[in-house]
Amino acid sequence: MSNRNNFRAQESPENDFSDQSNFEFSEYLMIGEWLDEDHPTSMASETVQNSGYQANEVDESREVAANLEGENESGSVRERLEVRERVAFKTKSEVEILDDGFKWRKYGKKMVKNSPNPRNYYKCSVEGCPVKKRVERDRDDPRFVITTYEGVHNHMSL
DNA sequence: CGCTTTTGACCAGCGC
DNA sequence: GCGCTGGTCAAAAGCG
Repeated sequence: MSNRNNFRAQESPENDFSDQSNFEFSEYLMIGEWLDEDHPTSMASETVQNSGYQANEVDESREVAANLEGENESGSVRERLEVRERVAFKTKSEVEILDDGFKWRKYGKKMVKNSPNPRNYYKCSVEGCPVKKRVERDRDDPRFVITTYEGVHNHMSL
């Protein structure tokens, strides 16, 4: 973890990736905020491809819930006082491990029903950083990787 | 030796 | 009320 630029392939050339080591942002997408998680049946099958994803501004409306007391009415209710900003990047890459300048720790892998590909869950290794990352391959184009960032970093890069 | 990864199980939310 | 999907945690193993 020495010199990490903005985006670059971390792994060695598993395939012929060495050719396009510079990544082609020609197809990157930025989803500011999802209206809804779609329906369990609709899913994000046609989301990023041709959906109406408004590459608007990144939603900065973070809800700093000041009410982190403890119990609620019924008690045992987990309040999420974290920021909930989601930014999705669709990058054309062979490798899913894109080094963005932060250290991530994988904490889960799951197979989504809409994709034959698994979805990886990463979290920032830095303590206190609520940032989470979700990496998933495109269902239609396996050569595309959809990286979804959630939250903002509490610290400067590293 | 420390830390990341890995896999399965568990839990919560929502739909039906 | 049960089932499904998605998301997170946790214990153990692997690697630097």
